[in-house]
Amino acid sequence: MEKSKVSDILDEIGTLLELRGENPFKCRAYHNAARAIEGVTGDLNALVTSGEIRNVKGIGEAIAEKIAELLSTGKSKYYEELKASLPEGLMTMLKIPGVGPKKVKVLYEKLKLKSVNELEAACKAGKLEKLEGFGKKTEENILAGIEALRRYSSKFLFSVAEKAAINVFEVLSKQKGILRAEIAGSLRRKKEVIGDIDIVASAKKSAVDAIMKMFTSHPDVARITGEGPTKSSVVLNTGINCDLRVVDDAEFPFALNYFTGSKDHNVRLRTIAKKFDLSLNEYGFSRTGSEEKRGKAKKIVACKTEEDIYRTLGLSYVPPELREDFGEIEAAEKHSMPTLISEKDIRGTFHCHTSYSDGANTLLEMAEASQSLGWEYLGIADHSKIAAYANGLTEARVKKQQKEMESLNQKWSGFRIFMGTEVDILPNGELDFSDNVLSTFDYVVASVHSSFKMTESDMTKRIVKALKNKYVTMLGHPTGRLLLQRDAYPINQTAVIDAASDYGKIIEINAHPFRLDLDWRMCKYAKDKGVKIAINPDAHVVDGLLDVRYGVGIARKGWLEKKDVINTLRLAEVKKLFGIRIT
DNA sequence: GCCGTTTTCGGCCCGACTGTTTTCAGTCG
Repeated sequence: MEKSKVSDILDEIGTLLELRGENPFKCRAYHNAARAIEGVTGDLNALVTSGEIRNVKGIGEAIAEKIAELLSTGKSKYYEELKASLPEGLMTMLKIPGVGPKKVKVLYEKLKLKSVNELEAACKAGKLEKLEGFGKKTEENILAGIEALRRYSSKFLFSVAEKAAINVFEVLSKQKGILRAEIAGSLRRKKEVIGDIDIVASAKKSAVDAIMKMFTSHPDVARITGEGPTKSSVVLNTGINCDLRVVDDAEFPFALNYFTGSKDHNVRLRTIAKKFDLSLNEYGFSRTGSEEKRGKAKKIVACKTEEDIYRTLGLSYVPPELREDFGEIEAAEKHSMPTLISEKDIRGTFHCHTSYSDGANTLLEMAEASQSLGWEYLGIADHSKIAAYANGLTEARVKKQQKEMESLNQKWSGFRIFMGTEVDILPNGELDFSDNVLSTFDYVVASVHSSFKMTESDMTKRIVKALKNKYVTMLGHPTGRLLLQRDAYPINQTAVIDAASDYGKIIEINAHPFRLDLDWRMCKYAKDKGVKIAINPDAHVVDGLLDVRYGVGIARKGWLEKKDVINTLRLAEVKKLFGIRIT
């Protein structure tokens, strides 16, 4: 059993105990243990066998036994019994924003509600307001929460969908008879959230049957929803729909282009094609125009690659990440496509957490992971003291962490840890550390993590006040555009970017889909104002560092070039930017 | 259920908001 699976089960035990109203500290012990396991490096099996697992903080005798049982038998009797004691639907009810274990427990015990559907009906019938501690407003909030849950339940985070897609794709692309294969759709466009996975392949006719068979019998497939000679559809174990289309190799670039989308981008391409008397679809170009013209050039225009398609239409090649009809067609017509940043351009990052606060990995592990990515630096910005939920650092712990950073920095040449902090912007715009403390950091990220429901004007004032502080280097997740997040707050982005420009501050763009802040229009505004932008991978774990890829996708949609994004700067340039003496 | 020790059991992260109450419980980050 995988480490993450063990961690998931421990976490679920904690939640099940909460639903049963057990000792809250016991519940928390399971949640803590789940986090501890997630953060363990190395082989879990070996740790359990050697008994070293007991040295992991948060793992005691009872939980260690359960982990050992999970690893050796794949099951846990305790977990199974706990799960069987409650209806499955209760866990889904917990996903509704504003609904926690205590409420679910009451709803189950008093109203016998066992599922989201039953809860919805009860709300509509006004049954909840009769319960103690519930009211009309609670019903309204729950109904709105259910709607939000339904809207997003069929969506998956990029990183989740990508992992699922790669598992299938790797096996598929090695299949005999495959000529070309690509992951298409919103995944190829690096959208923040993904609806389903589209794979396009070309193959020899004789091999198609075997390829389809291989696809539908892949171990990750939970259910087959369609199987034909050109298209098969499955639902993967993760719950994501996955389509495979197999076409003739001559059709491949057209199919890839068509199924990559976006729909709006494709509509624009087809409109342009018409000007050339061409018709474009997922199979190829064909001549339209007069009978005479068709007679002369009956043959369709052959294209070997997507680049050929764009060239035929008189356009520069448009990278998938820009295909949203956000102005990329116009740029391609003028052959003025910007030089966008790529993963290779990233030299480091500035907003990572470690196990000092709520990160899963130690400072050393994070630093080593960055070096293995070929980066020149890593900026650590753990939470400040008021963020107790995230184990924010007190002044004393800041000192300790900085000491560790200094000693690590002495070990390496050509790589540097930047000592930062993610300091909370308090409701009144003051910061959670004194200027004295702030002055000890290489740079300071200032973020809002509380009191989200201020008016736009008050929130903007709060943030602008924080930006004025001379020790603040950048504004952390300036949340204005909301996606799936709960900790969203209203700000006047234009005013905040103006302030950033006035005070020479950096603005973050989040690679984290729950905190997607600046859309491409705001990026453009920031760029025009000369405000530098940092990609924030919001990395709490080593794996999370890799999410920078996906930050690159977002940066691309923001039309950001290398020079606009500070994560692409060389070490010496960053030192200069932060005002650190170059030694 | 875990931790840390004062080795046998008490304490376990905090602040704000919301909706319910009329002083507080539940939820969230």
